[in-house]
Amino acid sequence: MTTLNEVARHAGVTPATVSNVLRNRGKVGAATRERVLASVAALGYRPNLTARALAEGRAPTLALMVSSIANPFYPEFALEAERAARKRGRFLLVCNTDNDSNVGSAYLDQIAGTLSQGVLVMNADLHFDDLIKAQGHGASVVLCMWEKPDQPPGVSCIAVDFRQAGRLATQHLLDLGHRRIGAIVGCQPGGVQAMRYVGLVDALEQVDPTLTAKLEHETRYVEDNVEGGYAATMSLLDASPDLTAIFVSNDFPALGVLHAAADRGLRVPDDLSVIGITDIHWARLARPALTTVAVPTAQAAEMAVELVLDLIHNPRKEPTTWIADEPWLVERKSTGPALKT
Amino acid sequence: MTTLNEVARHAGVTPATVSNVLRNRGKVGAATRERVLASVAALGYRPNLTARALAEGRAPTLALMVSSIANPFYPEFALEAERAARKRGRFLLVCNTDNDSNVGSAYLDQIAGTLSQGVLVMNADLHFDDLIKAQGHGASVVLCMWEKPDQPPGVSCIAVDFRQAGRLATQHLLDLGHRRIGAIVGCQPGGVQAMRYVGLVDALEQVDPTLTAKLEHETRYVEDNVEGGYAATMSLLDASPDLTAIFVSNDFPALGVLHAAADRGLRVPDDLSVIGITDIHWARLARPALTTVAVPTAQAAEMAVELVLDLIHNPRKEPTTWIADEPWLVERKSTGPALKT
DNA sequence: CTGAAAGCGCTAACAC
DNA sequence: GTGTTAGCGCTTTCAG
Repeated sequence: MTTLNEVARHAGVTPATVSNVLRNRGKVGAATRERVLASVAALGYRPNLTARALAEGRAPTLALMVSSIANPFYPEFALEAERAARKRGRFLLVCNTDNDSNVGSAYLDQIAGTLSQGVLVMNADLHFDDLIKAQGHGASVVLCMWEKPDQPPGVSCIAVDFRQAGRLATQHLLDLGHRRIGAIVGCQPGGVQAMRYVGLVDALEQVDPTLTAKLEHETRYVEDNVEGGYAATMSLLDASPDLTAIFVSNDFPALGVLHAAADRGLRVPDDLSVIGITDIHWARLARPALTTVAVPTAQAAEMAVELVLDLIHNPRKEPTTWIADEPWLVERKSTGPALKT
Repeated sequence: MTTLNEVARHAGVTPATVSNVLRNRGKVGAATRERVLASVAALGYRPNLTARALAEGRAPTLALMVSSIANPFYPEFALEAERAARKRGRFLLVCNTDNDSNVGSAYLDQIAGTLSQGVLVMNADLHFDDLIKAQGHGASVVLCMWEKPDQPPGVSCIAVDFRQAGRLATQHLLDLGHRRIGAIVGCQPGGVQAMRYVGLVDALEQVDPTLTAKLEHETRYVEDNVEGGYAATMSLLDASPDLTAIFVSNDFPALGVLHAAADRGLRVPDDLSVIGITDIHWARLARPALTTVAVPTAQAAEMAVELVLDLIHNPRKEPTTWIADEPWLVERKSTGPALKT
C-alpha cells in the first residue's frame, strides 16, 4: 500500500505538499503539482481514508439504523439515503437492529461519534435515551420520518405529515361514496403509525361524526406486515360483512388485505375498496394495483442526510425539525365507487 | 469525547494499561483492572474505532457492493450479509452502484483496503479489472453468488449452482407433463443468468432433444424485472399460444409473467404454469404463490463474509471458490399438471 | 510556494 | 504487572 510519504519521496517534496496538491489546499506551484500528480499516478497511490478520518477528526461515513429489512420500505429508504450520502461524499453504514433494541444500543454505542459522526435512525426500536446518549458522545442523530409532529422526540428529525396522509386516504374513500369503512393499523394503539389513524378520524368526523363511533369496532391493530393485514381483514369482514372499504395504515399490510379479499371471493374494488399509505414500489405491482397515499420517501432521505451533515457542522443545543413535503394521493385500481348501500 | 489518555490519567495508570484492560490483552492486576473499569464507566469512555483501525492497520468494516436495490433480491442478501458481519464484529458499508460501473469503480477505489479491508461484490456491473486492482491495493474481494463455475472469475467467490436450479425447475415442469415450455431469461444471452438457461436445456435434452430445438424460438431475453417478464410473456404467448408452461430464470420477472397471464385471462396454473428461480420473499406473496427453485441466500451471504475474513487473515495468491448448498424446489401454487395437449 | 513538526487516539513491542 | 516508546497515515499550523 503506497502512502503519502512514499509519494512525497518519489516526487521529491514533503508529505504536506502532496496533501495540499491532493486536496487543493494551500498554494502549490504548477510544476510541483504536475510532478506530484505524476508520482501519484505512477505509484497508484490512494489516500487512506481511515488515517484521514483520524487526522481530520471526522469519519466519512454516516450510519443508518433500521429495524428490519423485511419491511420493504426500509430498503427503499436506504437506497435513497445511500444516494444522498454518496452525493455528499459520505459512505453509508447500514445497521440492522433485527428488531432488537439491544442490538440498536450496541450499534449506537460503538459507532456513534467514532466510526461515523452522523446517525440516521429509521425506526424506534431504539430508546430515545440511547439516541440522546449518542448525541452526548458527539454524534449527530436525526430521526427519519417522524410521524408525530405534536410530540417532538427530543432529537432532531425529519417529519412527514402522516396525519394528512390518513386524511387524504380517507377523503378519497369518502369521495367514492364509502361510508362503511374498516381500518387496519400496522402498529399497537398509540404506536408509530397512530397519526395515520388520527387522520382517518379527522376526515370521518368532518363528514359525519357517527362514523367515528362505529369505527372503533371496525379497527384492527396488527403487525405491520402482509400476514397482519390478511388476518385483520378476515376478522374485520367476519364481524362486519357490510364494509365496502378498508383503510390500511401502510401498504405492506394492505397487500395482505388484497389477498384476504381474493380468498373470500371478493372483487377489489367492486366488492371492496382498499387503500394503503406510503406507496412502496410493490404497491403498483399488486393485483389490482394498490391505490395509496404516497409519501416523499426520497426527499425525506435526502433531507435526513442533509440535516445530519448540517448538525455536524453546526451543532446546536435544541433539536431541529425539518418538514418534508405533503403526502399525495396515488389512484390506482384497488379503489372504486361504493356499490353496496 | 473522552480518550484513552484521559481514562488512564483518571485511573492513575498509563494508556497501555487501559488498552490492555479493555482488550483483555497482556496481564493486568485485578485491582488496577477494577480501577480502570471504574474510570471508563465514570467518564463514559468509548474507544474511537477510527483510531483503533489506523493503529491496527485494519478497519472493522466490510463493504457490500450491489447494483440496485430495485432488484428485491439485493436487500435480502444485504440483510443476511449484515447479520453475518455483525456476528463477527464487523460493520457493513452498503455501496450502491446504481447500475453504473463508474460508480462501482469509484467506490472500490476509495474504500477498498482503506475504509474496509474486505469487499463483497454482488453484481457484475463492476469490471473484473477493477476487482483485481482492488486486490492489488490490499483489499480482499469476494464475488457473491457466482453463477458460472466453469468460468472462474479470477477472484475469489461463492458459487451457487444455478445450472442445477435451472434443471430442477425444468424437471418439475416436465414431471407435471409439460412439453410446450417457453423460457424467459432475465439477462442478455450469455449474461449473468445464462447458467440457469443451460440447466433448462440440460433437462429438456434428457427427455427429448427435439424440445431444445423448439425452445430457441420460445425464449426471450429481457430486463431482470417485472416489466421485462410481463412484456416477454405477451410476446411469447402471441407467438406460441399453445405454451402450457413458462420457465423464468428469476422470480422477479416471474411476477410479471403472473400479471401478464392474468391480463390475458389465463388462469395460473390451469392454463399456464409458471416457475421462477431464487425464492425471494415476494414469491410467496404473489397470487398465486409462485413455485420456484430456492437458492441458499443466507448461507451464501454468511459464506461470503466468512471467506472474505479468511482471505484477510490468510492472503493467498490463487482465488478461492467456495460452493454453497444445492438449490431446492419450492412447490407453491403457480404450477400444475399440463391440461392442454 | 514549500518544508518541518506536531498530533489525531489507539496499539504493540519491549523494557522495567 | 505496568510503563515507555514508537509508530499507523494523514492533516495542519506555522516557519522559511
